[in-house]
Amino acid sequence: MTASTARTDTRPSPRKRAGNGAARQHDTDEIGLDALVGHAGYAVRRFQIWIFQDFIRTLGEVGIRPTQYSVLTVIGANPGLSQMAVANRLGIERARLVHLLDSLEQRKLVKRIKSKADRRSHALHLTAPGETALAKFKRLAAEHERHVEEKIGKANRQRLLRILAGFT
Amino acid sequence: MTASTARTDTRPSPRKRAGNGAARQHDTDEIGLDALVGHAGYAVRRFQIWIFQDFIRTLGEVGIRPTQYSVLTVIGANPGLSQMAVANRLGIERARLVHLLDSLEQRKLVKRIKSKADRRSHALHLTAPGETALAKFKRLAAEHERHVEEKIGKANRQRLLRILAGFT
DNA sequence: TATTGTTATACTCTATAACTATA
DNA sequence: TATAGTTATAGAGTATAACAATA
Repeated sequence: MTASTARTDTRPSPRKRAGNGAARQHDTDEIGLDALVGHAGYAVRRFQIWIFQDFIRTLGEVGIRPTQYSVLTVIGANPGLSQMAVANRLGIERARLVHLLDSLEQRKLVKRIKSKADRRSHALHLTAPGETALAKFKRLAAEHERHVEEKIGKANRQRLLRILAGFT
Repeated sequence: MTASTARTDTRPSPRKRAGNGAARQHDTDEIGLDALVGHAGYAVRRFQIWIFQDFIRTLGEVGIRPTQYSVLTVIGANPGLSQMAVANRLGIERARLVHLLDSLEQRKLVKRIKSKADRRSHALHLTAPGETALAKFKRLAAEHERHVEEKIGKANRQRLLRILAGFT
């Protein structure tokens, strides 16, 4: 369709080829993205990957991933929630939340308490060590957030949050 | 930590409870997110999920997912690329690209041509039907992009693309 | 020795379906 | 009958490691 006039075989480009082997025929940044540029979804996906990688790295020392952090935060701010309520609020499948909570409960950060009002459901609470741990996770998450600021700029981060406020 | 004064058991909230059963103790939008609000990563993740779902829905009639679309677009704009080049450009694992291409090749949209210059590598090209199909995919993708505009506003979409331009 | 494409494994995440115990 | 939590399965997606052919 477009750009059909581009290189049509795999001969290495004129420059490069000298080095000690390993002749790449394109440098990554000389490959056109064509229609991809201009798609919000593509930019957002790449950004999201960057953000999650930084989050995972920054909270690596405490072994907390983004989804686990979101679960702990919601339970911390709303003690007593049922699993269904947490799953709906965060857009997580209830089947998946079961495993997430299994792991958090094994680490003694969260406890499931049988509800007396509705014996089918569990009331979720942070343990005392869970409260302490979450405070630390929040400090590390704030550090991660500063990395985001450094990456895209303070004002842009604010704009982004404003634009996407409807999705939380 | 915060909000420890919130409901601490699972008794249903005062309102609601009337209906014909199904007493939810919290409505989704009355559950606080606390620290999650203010995290760029959370907003971006929710937005990305929304975007991908709309993309998958809008291109559902042709059975093309976001990653497949990005692969076809890059090959269309840069015929003759090797698998490594495509994988690096899009940030996809080369092992994963193998399966993506297997599927696109079975559907006769893409062909792998043995390179004569470097017999280890394959030159990737769209087939003739692949070119035609991609044109249609691009029209549908543009429709999806209009959905994004409707969701966040034309100006905000532009701002977003400008803020995230560095991640493509 | 290093790289390309490939195969294989494992773990995360999403999407379902079905089961149990309750309601 | 419907719902909460659970178990199980299947498919994407990510992250690795290893292998054959080739450089």
